[in-house]
Amino acid sequence: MDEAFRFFRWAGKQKEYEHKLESYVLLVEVFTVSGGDVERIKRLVREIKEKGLLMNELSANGLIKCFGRLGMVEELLWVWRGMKENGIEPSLFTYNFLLDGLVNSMFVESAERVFEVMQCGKVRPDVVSYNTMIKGYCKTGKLGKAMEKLKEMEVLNVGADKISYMSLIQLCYSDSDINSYLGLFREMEEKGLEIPSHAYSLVISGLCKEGRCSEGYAVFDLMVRKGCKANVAIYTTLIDSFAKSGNIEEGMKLFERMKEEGFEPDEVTYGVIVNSLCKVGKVDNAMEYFEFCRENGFAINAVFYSSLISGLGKVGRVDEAEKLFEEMEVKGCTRDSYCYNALIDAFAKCEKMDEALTLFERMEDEGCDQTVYTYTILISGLFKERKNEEALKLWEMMIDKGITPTPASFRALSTGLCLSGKVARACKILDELAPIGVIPETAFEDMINVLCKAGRFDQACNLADGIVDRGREIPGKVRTVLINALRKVGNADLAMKLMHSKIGIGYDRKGSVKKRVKFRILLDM
DNA sequence: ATAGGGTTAG
Repeated sequence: MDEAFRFFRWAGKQKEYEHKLESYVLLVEVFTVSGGDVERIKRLVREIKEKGLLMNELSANGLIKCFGRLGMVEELLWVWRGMKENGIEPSLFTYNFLLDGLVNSMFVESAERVFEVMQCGKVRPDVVSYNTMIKGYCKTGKLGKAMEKLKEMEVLNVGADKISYMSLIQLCYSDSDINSYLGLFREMEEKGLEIPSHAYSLVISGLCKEGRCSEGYAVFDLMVRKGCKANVAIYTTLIDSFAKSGNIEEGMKLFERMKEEGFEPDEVTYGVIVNSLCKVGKVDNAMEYFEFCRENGFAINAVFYSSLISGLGKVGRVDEAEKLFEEMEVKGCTRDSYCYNALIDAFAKCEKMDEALTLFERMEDEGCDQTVYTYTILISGLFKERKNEEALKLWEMMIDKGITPTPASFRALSTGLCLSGKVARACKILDELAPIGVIPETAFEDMINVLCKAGRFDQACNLADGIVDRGREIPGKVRTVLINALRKVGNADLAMKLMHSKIGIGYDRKGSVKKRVKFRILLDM
């Protein structure tokens, strides 16, 4: 590349020789394929402009291809203008490179205008033009417009191909819009298009992510029947999904099967195996796989450690968990928030809140982000040790730091407060969340459940009445919640009593509101 | 020429 450039400069200095546009274009092409030195290319463009070289068809196409690939929009439009001024008709390739360049630089609206020009002109958009527009809409998250283009292809008899469908499926997949991509996948099948293994991957992963592992497995079967080769990623996602749905045996079967078929499990697969075993308490078994990976040169990442630390913590082996945590530093594996949270949780579970809090501080010192999970673990741990004020302080700290509470974090707080008799305080904090846009949807339900579980039916009724009286929820809904909570703790008598009672806001004949009978009165509390 | 998958939490 440098040699080409030196020769170019040398030739430019020779007498009776002037570079033509073609030479510049060749050099731009060289710079483009060899990594794309945008600054050097821009200098060449300036020289072309200074010399006033005239645009021609071949050069214009070459330049558009390069500028398109590099996303040099300004230069793209400069060539485009030059073509117009010199009466050069763009070819289909020119259009498509231009579209792709604009789309890759997120100038989707400009691409839209070019596309419209094509639709009215001599060179009609082909499948590549359509696919490029679909890609643009997918990049900007405009699923509706992308789907419109697919329909348009059908109407205008531009056959959509696997790439049209793949772009759309990919977008729907990243949006977790499972019904849309299942539909698209079926359409592909119906049209008899070749289904790339990547399509199977997406559909299987998508179904697995939704917890629909049997359906994922069915698609996997279909894939094998159609002669499409599976791969490590597909096996890994299936194993994970089966384990997550509580069927680790099926996961292990798939693990054996993939090895039999000659697929080498990698560190992600082993990460899944270790994590799954830890989750069901088979931490020694998980340790064996961990050792196997270590001995066989697999990249040991933080997933292994966080899974094992949390697994050990679950079965009360907190010393071993701590040892692994410290080992990470020695082995040069960066500790992420998952690892910290797992160990903090292990400490909290065995009532070692001092250690947990020390780790919380260490987390900050070592530059690891404290997350909403961290606070949730600590808050419930502190309440368990009756350190209510400290728990509340942490909640405030979390809000002050701008960390958005989750329903689970509020559950930890409200559970602690309710069980220490501070139901009103929990309600007040809940009210303060609304203005910052946080509405833990199950908050009241969780609180009523907690109170019933503790046998404090009177307080549960009071809370239920308070919710209705303040107009926070409709009486029928609160009643259902209360009935379910009573049933859950086995108090069928009260549940029945509530079920057979008329409740809610009655209306008299004139339409004015009658006074509601309180839950508390209904249940004689 | 245009599309590209899998693992970690209360």
